[in-house]
Amino acid sequence: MTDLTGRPQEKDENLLGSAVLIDDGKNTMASQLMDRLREAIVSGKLPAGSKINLSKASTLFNVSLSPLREALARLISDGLVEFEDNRGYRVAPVSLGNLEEVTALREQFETYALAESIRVGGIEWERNVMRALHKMNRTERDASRPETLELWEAAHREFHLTLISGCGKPLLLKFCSVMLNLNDRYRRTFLAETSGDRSVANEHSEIAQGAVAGDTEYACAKLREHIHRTGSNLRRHLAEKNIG
Amino acid sequence: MTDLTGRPQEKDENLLGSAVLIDDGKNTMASQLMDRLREAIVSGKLPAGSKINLSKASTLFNVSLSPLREALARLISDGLVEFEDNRGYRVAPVSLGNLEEVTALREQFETYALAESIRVGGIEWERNVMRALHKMNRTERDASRPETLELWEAAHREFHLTLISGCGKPLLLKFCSVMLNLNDRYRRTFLAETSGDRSVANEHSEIAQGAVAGDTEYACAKLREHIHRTGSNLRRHLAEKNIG
DNA sequence: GATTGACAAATAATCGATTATGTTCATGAT
DNA sequence: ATCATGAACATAATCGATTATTTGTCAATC
Repeated sequence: MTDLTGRPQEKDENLLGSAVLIDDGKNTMASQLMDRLREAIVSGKLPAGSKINLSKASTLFNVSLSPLREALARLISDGLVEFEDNRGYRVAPVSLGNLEEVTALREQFETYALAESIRVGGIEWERNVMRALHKMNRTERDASRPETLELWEAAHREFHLTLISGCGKPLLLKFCSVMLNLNDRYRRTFLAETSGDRSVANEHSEIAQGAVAGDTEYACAKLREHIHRTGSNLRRHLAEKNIG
Repeated sequence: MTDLTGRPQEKDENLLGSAVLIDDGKNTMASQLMDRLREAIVSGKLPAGSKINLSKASTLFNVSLSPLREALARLISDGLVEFEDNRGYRVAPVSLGNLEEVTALREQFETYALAESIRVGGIEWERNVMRALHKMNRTERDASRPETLELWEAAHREFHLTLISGCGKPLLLKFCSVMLNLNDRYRRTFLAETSGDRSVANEHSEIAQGAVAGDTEYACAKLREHIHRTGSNLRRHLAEKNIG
């Protein structure tokens, strides 16, 4: 993406990523912080339920308090952060009950969103689904190499979101994205060691096939099973670690 | 509620409300602002889609920028405010499409939450439902007196939230609350002049009766109809005012 | 007439310092 | 021992000022 505008180039004080920043509209401290914090929470680097000390966090991330507070405030929307007056912010806790709710709501919301996507999604959506499926299938998941896990997680999340992206309901998509984040945190925290035991790849294929074939019944049933199994799986691991 | 703690009394610089502040944990500028802004948006005093000028707002509310920004950031969770980097905050816009999504999701979410409430709600929940119903029925709705409209809106919102409050799913309740806020904004903006035309009171009674009687099928069907009718009603009014 | 570029004004974003609140812990009374 | 008290500390909340970005304006150019 060559710059033809003549506008001043990106500041080179940025140490991360590519030399030419893609302008995805995330150029403020608060927004970058929000992304970094989200990743830190979903990946489990920031422990569930832990208090977020503002001054420590501000020195850690090398920003002042204002954008930090703002980033945290916005993360409440994602269900990843909780707040209490005069007591500050904390990472949203995990619990068996919460996992069960997340699973139940995913079954409810995502199957609905998938049905709607099949109904009104169109050809462009179908292409995106197959592309996302293919990309995920090509992404190897090797428990001994954490970077592959992260890549797989990203592709997996992308697949599930693409699957329902045709529904034409932005609010619903946002809710599903929130649930998916919460769900992924459970997986990345409690299932990091395992390498896709069940034939997950096959399940995803079945769902995608059914979706692009327009078979609502089949695709939704498969998706529901998939989500349900994932939930049961995670619940077992939580129970083993005595998480109530 | 007499003060026996010996802690310093509330500062008397507070000009609003009762002399003895009820400690509901909303004692910071940001939290109070959040409540005031939410009310201003839901009631339509802040026009949908309008930009929120930070410095003007800060002088209007007589606070500094930091708590204002934080309050707005938190209001994103409620779906009432949108944000874009370097372009600030704006009141979430209204549209026919958004109204239709809100209606559809209310049908989907609230009926599910009601079914769950009936399943696991218990006696305490049933009592709360009947109490909320009774309170709303006693609240007169007179289009010529705006203060009665506001009271009715509060009681109505309370009824719908109480109806689903037994479901044991905090995230679902939050989503429903968000949808209800968005829905109420449509009503208060586009239906302020009317006085509960349909036999709304009767509809609410039927839903509540069915709920406490444990008749899931009946209660959910009635609730769905109720939400659907409200949506159609609003859609007509939006169309009349040429809101796309 | 439309487009571009430079400048000025408006507004958003961030910082550093200050104030208010909560927490901890030692002390003394019941 | 248990509870209450109140300093000393840690941390959250807020402010005022500064910096960065966008938006509006207008002249110059094609």
